[in-house]
Amino acid sequence: MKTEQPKKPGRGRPRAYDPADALDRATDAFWRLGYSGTSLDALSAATRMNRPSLYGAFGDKHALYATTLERYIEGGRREMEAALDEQVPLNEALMRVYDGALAMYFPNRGPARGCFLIGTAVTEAMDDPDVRERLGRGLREFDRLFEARLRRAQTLGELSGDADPAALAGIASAILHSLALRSRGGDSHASLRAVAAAGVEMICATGRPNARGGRGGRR
Amino acid sequence: MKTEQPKKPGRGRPRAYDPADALDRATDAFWRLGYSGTSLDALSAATRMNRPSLYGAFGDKHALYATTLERYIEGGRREMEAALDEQVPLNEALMRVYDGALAMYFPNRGPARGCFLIGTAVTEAMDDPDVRERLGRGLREFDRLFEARLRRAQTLGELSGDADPAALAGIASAILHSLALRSRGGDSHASLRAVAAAGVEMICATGRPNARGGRGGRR
DNA sequence: TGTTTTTTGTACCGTATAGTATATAAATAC
DNA sequence: GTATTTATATACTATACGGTACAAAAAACA
Repeated sequence: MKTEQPKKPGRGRPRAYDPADALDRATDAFWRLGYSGTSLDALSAATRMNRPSLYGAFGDKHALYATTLERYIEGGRREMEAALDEQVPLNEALMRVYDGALAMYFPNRGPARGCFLIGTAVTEAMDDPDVRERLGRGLREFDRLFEARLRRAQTLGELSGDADPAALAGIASAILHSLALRSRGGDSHASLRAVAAAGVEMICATGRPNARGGRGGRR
Repeated sequence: MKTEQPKKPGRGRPRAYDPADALDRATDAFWRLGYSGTSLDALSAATRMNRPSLYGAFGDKHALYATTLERYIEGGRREMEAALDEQVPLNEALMRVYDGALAMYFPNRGPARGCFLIGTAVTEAMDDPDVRERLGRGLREFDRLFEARLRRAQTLGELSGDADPAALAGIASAILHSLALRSRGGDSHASLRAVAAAGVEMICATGRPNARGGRGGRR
């Protein structure tokens, strides 16, 4: 998968749209209305491309949606990797992930929209194996990134040796999932930040050397 | 809100459907296809009621959906209250909630379907303030039940005095949210039970007397 | 300048959609 | 039995849907 070139103008009539920009706008439309709820008219209006151009550029509605999902997951992966920089202390790194997510979930204008993947793919996954697959891969990818950072924290001594990075990553993801859902339910940015902070505190405290609750630390 | 009477047969032609049964079937249809994705034909087929009878009984599509949501939330509330019985030890009570949820999320037949509220209302909430409101109330209701049980655990001595029941309830809900999403993403029942168990262990360990990480318990 | 190539704009197609008008059926009340 | 009431069944309406045919437009090539 090579990086998108500016595409030197070829032979025919030049396209009147910027593909990346159009995909951003299509993503916004799906984000607002869901996959089933977004009509081609709505997509056409959002991208300012007429129907045939949409098809020529991105294929049918399903293919377009799949592309927006893939872009979103890839973008999230990049942001998350940056936030989880191991130079940053664990608790701060986790909080950076949640703050980054909340920044997306609460746009500057308009109502809270939560996570694009969770807010749209979860509904569609039941009737669309391809979407279910992408949803699952997306969620597991974020698990994986949390787990890698937590494992690293363990070798760095930020977490005790008997902490369970995979289990803690599951909790870290669960917090993220919860932010995605609750923002759609009308909870405030501030209240969700408090949820995240409590989660971070709990994760770091649980894995802290000598803390209870580590793998086999009970009895 | 009185309990649904069997409704003694009135004057005219007797109805050919059982309202509660029809609502169950309509819920199943929405669960599979989402609100936007479920057509009146699909609802008619699922409930075995023809269109005019659907309207007569439950109003238009939106009203019908609102009714299924309300029933689902109320049913969840009842199941959760039963599972959180204070006679049952905290960790076991929490696990009963998650096991009950997973039993719904993984039906005996057919693919995993997750939570009805989360799987359908989250998408629709963006474009429908009424659904957003119901989603928010539903999520907060479950928070409230967790918090009440955790507070009780504190007075019973299952949790230390400096644990923060509200924060722990937020985590407990987050675990539940995560199960709802991950089941739709294709994760297995067993793997999700492990996620739940790790969460329960963490919640109980964090709040356990003398554990680190309680409110102000750090330093 | 004329041909070729690619994209755009409009108009269109068949189907599906939410919702309803109207006639029929099945029960009770008189 | 007849009228009345309630529910069902069929057929219908107007609109919206995803997708496409086709011609005009805008560029490069010759």
